[in-house]
Amino acid sequence: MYIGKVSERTGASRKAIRHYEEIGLLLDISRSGSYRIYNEHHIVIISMIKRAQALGFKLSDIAPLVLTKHTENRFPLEIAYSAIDEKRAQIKLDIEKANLLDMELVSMREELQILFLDTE
Amino acid sequence: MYIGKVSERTGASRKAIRHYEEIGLLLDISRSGSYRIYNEHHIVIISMIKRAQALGFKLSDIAPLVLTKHTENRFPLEIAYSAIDEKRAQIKLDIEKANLLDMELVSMREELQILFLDTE
DNA sequence: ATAAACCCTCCCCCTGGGGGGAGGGTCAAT
DNA sequence: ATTGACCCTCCCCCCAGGGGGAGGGTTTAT
Repeated sequence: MYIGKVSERTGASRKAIRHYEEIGLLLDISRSGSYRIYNEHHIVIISMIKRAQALGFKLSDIAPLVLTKHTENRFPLEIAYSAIDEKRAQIKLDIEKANLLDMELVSMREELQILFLDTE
Repeated sequence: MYIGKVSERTGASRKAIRHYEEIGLLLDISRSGSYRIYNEHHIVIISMIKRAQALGFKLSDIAPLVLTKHTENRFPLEIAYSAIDEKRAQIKLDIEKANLLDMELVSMREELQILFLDTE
């Protein structure tokens, strides 16, 4: 299957698909002349990538999963778990930071009000 | 005062200070030969920039404040307020999104567990 | 044989905020 | 006059994930 069909089926752009290959997320892509030939396995990987991206994972987070899957031919559940747990921990931190920031913004608003109370 | 002194007093790097000038955050910088000459007003602006950055504002958010201050010679309180309010609204949205994401991550973890329950 | 549809590589561009360094000019004081 | 400290411009680099387009080759069907 050519890249256009893959793009159509997965929703990933042709550019993106070549990019995944370039950074090692897609392996064993054969060629017919200069045209890349993809198989169903590639479709699965690309769909997985898109799903993980939608969940906030970066491509570099996804790489270990794909590589282990490829070299050991099994889905590395423990890696997936720890990636998910790490992500959740990060989200918690982000939320805390956001709350602190919000409080600082409130302070700043009050501070401004006091500063300019009689000048405007 | 030369740029090195400004950098020392404000904590902004020389690179950063020239960058602020380049994008229009610092105006009316005079020259002595090829050397930039700064005054106390510039120190105030740069300190303000650093503070706003620490609160999560982008340089492009800060620009309207600086420009209005320059053209009208008054601090645009209403612009500052709306910037702060916008930022707070954005933070609220971010927090909501983060919570949703967290729930999806939990679902995904469970989904994986079910998928691989008997294969590993 | 030719036209449509498809693909290829290569290069520059974007966001945000500068960092690193080359190569060279200048200022103040001794 | 020279030294050390300072400054200048210019260019490339980073992250992430591609987008846009130039310029050109290939395949497939008719």
